Amino acid sequence: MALSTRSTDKRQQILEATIRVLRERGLSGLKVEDVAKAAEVGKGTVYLYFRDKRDLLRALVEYRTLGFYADAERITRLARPFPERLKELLARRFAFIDEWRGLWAAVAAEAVERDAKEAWLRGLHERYQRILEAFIADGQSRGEVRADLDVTLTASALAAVGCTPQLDLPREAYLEQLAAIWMKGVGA
Amino acid sequence: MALSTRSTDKRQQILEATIRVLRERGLSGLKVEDVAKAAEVGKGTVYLYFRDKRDLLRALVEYRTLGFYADAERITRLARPFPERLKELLARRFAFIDEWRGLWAAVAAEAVERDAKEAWLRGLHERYQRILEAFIADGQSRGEVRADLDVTLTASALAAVGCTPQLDLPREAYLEQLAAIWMKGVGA
Amino acid sequence: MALSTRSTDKRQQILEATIRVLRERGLSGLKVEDVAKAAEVGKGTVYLYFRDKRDLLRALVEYRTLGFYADAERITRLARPFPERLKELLARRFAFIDEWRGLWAAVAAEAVERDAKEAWLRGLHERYQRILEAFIADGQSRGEVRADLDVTLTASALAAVGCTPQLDLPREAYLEQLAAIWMKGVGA
Amino acid sequence: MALSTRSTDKRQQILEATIRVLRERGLSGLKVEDVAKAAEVGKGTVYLYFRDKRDLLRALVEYRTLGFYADAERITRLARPFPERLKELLARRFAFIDEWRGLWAAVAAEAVERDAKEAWLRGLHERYQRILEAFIADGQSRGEVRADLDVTLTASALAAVGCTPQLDLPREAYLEQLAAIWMKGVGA
DNA sequence: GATGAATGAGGTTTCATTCAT
DNA sequence: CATGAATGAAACCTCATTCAT
Repeated sequence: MALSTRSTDKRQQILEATIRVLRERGLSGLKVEDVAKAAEVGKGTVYLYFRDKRDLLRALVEYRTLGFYADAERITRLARPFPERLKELLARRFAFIDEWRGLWAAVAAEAVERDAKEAWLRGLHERYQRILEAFIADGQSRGEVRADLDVTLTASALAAVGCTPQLDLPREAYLEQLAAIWMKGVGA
Repeated sequence: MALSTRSTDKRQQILEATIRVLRERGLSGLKVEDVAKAAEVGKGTVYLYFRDKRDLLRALVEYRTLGFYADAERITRLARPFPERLKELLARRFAFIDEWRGLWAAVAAEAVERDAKEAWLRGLHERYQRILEAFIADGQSRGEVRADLDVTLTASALAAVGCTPQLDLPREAYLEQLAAIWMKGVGA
Repeated sequence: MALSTRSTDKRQQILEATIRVLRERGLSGLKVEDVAKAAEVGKGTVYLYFRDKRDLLRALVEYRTLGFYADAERITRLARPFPERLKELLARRFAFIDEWRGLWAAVAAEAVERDAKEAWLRGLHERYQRILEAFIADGQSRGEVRADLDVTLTASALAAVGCTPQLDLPREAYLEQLAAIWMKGVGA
Repeated sequence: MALSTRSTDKRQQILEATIRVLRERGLSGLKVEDVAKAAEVGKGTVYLYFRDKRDLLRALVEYRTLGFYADAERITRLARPFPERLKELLARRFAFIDEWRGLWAAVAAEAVERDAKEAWLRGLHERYQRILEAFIADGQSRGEVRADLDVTLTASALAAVGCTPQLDLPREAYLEQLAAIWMKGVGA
């Protein structure tokens, strides 16, 4: 167990370091050597945990995506009214999408073969869909969401919300309004 | 003039070739040699028209952006009702933003130094702002847009529209509705 | 033609340099960088003429083998008695085999995939067999070699001189005969 | 003694494993990690028995060579007629030489410094010379070998079978004789 | 202007070796 | 003794850039 823990730690340590380097230097400035330095491990150690640089990038995208899903799941399970949870979920979703567009989209393009990319993304997305379905179903069971709505379709529609306010629109107001619209649409 | 025309042609020829290679191989697979081959010129010729690879990328982003602006200007000047022109403008804008997010965002990140990027983008954006201002002002002068609206602010708001429908939402309906909202907001 | 000549020159220049480095430092000490230095070209130039290091090694073995064959052919065509030509041919052959065993065997092992190796060697060998056949036939036509000998078999036997039995010659018989010769020579 | 035995076992176990890996993957594909895995010991254990990789290779060549000498000695001491023992000895010798040329020559080249190599090989060879001398002398004492032959020279000549002339034998004479034998065999 | 052979800095990856456990 | 995770020197190879023609 100690070993497994240590391994997990080091792997994550490298992933986190990669994110830092990525933010500092950008994708085209990402060198394995810098990642190793930032993670305070040897260059060879990176290759103990990842087959090659692309594998590291692939793992990184998955790591961040799963991180978002973990947050999403936590939020949807909070002991708070549906509208509040919805609003917080959307806020987290927008932050993730911003990050995705600014960083992970390009990383993914370099990490995954053109052909395999779609299937890989779809696979990653699947879990989010299920989280939203559980969220909608929960709302229905509590009487906070209209019971006549199809869970799958509604979750899909919610998953599709991905437009983020650009430039300098007041973010808070935007979220407020978006959640309101959704509640008007799906509220019981 | 013949020479200048030929030069201009060759420059554009290289830019277009770069786009093709970019779509085929992605940013990380973009090699100057391939660009030259695709443009049917020698590798050295690329360096006659662009200082280096980054300069090529920078020029490319500007080229595509100016292409969009040219279209936008043309659309806003069509001899058709404001709502129609607005709808078509939005459609073109969305296509551009999709392309930007899928391709040019990453290219820009590699082409421009982190620090200079914001100023460069702002500079690029400026012209779009002016196109929209002229468009709004034109609408006002024709009595198709409420005269009490501040031109600058309204143009800014229009420029900020950048959410594209995701997944499989019916695009046509989306555009229809968006233009309707805008006309309800700004129509005279 | 100038270009082709220049290319050929540089390719050969690199091959010759590789041989020098190989002799000086051995196979395990052969670095592409040193080859480039010895050939007085840039490291990248090596990769213009050879796909990778293995390709360089493969080409090198072929280059040396063909060099031997050229010599062998020249010797067998000299205007001198058969025994003299035979002796000189054997001398050259032994020198080549020494070189092969001391150097090229190991190079070949690193240059060619285990599975493909046999076919590759057989292909290389073919030409030598044909040179010997022509040599034997020439000897017969001049009345210097017994006319009842089968050309192919005799050439094969000659090709095998200096080697432990090759290909599919019956090993047992070969041993039998060799021991007999030896017994005739040293037996009481 | 138990410990020493165990140690010896493990050492030999590693040597045998090295041979297996060498045959499977070739010299350039020989990694200490694979050797350890094949020997079913930890990677560090290899370094308990051998200073470094070269030491392992050196020991391996000696191990195989001594194995051949043990066989050779056994064969020469069989209670059978000289010609039979000679034939069997040659068979074993050829097998060893084949193996040497296909494998150990390259291993030796990597294991021993260029300068030290000759002396090292000569040292290894010495014992074989003595085995052959004893064999010839035994043949003479039994009246199976001509008594007028010089034991040392004859043993040297026998040692040279299967090799292109080694050491310091007069090359010209060797070629002369070999060509003569061949001409006796194939001459008209 | 146009070319593409030549270059070598700079990146990725491997693997012999060490050492804490 | 035995281990194998960790290391980084050293090798391979790519590709942006130059420059003689």
